[in-house]
Amino acid sequence: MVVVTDRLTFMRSITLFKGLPEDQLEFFARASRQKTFEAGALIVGQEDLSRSFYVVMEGRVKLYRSSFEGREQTLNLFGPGELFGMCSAFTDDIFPAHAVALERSTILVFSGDVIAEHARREPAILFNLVFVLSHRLKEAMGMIESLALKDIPQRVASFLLLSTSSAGETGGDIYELPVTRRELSKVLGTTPETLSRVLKRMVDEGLIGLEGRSIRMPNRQAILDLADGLTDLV
Amino acid sequence: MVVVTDRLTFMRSITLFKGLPEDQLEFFARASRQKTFEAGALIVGQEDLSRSFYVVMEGRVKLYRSSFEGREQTLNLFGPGELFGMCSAFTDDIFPAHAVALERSTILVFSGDVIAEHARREPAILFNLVFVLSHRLKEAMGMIESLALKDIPQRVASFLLLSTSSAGETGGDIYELPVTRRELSKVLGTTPETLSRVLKRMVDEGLIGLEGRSIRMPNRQAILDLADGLTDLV
DNA sequence: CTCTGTCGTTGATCTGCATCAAGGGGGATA
DNA sequence: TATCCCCCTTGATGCAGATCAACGACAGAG
Repeated sequence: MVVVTDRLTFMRSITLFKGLPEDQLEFFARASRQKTFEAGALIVGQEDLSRSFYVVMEGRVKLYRSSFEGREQTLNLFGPGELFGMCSAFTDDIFPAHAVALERSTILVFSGDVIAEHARREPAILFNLVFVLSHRLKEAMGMIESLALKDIPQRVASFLLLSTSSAGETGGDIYELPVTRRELSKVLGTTPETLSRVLKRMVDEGLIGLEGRSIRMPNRQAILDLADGLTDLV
Repeated sequence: MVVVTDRLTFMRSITLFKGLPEDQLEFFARASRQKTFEAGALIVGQEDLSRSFYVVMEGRVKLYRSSFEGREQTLNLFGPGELFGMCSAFTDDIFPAHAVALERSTILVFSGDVIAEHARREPAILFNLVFVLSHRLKEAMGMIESLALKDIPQRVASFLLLSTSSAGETGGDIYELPVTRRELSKVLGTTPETLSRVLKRMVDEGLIGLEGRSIRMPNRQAILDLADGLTDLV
């Protein structure tokens, strides 16, 4: 019972349930299951049949695709409050990627069927779903543009700008990488070696300062120029 | 009035309005505007403010992003019955790409606000919207995988398989390219030169037969092997 | 019928990045 | 404290594919 209360508090705070009346929240909270995954554990596999979507309560989750030679491309990194798996929750398609926990993570699982059934009478949640899906689609388009039209330095610069704009990182110009560089290289569609070289050049050019996982960005404009292709890295 | 009737007939045939009662269809038909665009005309520009989504009645539409050096990446090709622009119709985000008519095209425009208002009472259309958005998101993921993990021959092979599986092209193993090779190269994330060379090699290997825009695929299995990386093109 | 613009093809060249290889550092485990 | 393992980095090499350039084939316009 305490668990459900916590769950409610959490659910009130996330986008998906924004604007929903309390009784609906309670219904959804009771209809959800809570699961914990160890670091590295598979949450859903590509081509799994999954009629549910997933909300990260604690921890960090990676969505990725892999070629059978072993190369991987990360599609998304999700932290607390973010949800994934919508795009097979309400269709009869298979899950479109692998989802693994990057660290010990607690996940809320919602059955698509239950949500859909309920939404027939109370459509409010559907608007939020459309909203989230729209956002994901736009992100995906940005990723496609990155991979097709940008070189690695541009991708790194864009990534830094995007990561620091969304979060309220206005305080210092310090950004803390959420994952290892190895993982980051998979997000950017490159290798650890190349990422390391590019970061080094950016340091040499004075674009960024590096110290472990924290990146200092004293000159945001220069990074913007690099991202837009106005500048080249020597 | 005749126009609206035609529109109704058309709307009944597409996914977005599947399962909707007749009165809602009529409402939506009357709420839509119909526009015609010449070949090459811009329908919506990237970063435009667009609170609508668009359905292709006739013709062919391309959604793309471009780097400021002039390189282009096509995100989607849409033909009759397909819709685009959902992902900024119900949010206050800008349009995420450029949309141009590849040939003279007739487009139905639906105001997101009007649809949303109506959907509050009759949520049926929201399910279809979620469905379409889910599908687009999955397509986008496939594209990301293609760009990040596959070489050009693999992309060409995958494209051929995908194009011929969805359409009921079971009859002959002939596939008619919907666009010029120039356009196709932008879909695949490459250049006309490279595409030309790859197609030539595929012909030399006996994988496909070429004759103008029609592609004969006598050995589907071989193309599948190439797409999965089991085979290499010499 | 000629002119012009676009399309497709082929050849030559160049380069960004992956790959292979090797070494150093830090955190966990024993 | 020693061992292991993973992370990060740096150097050397190779290659897929972009770019540049040139040409023939059409189609539409005048």
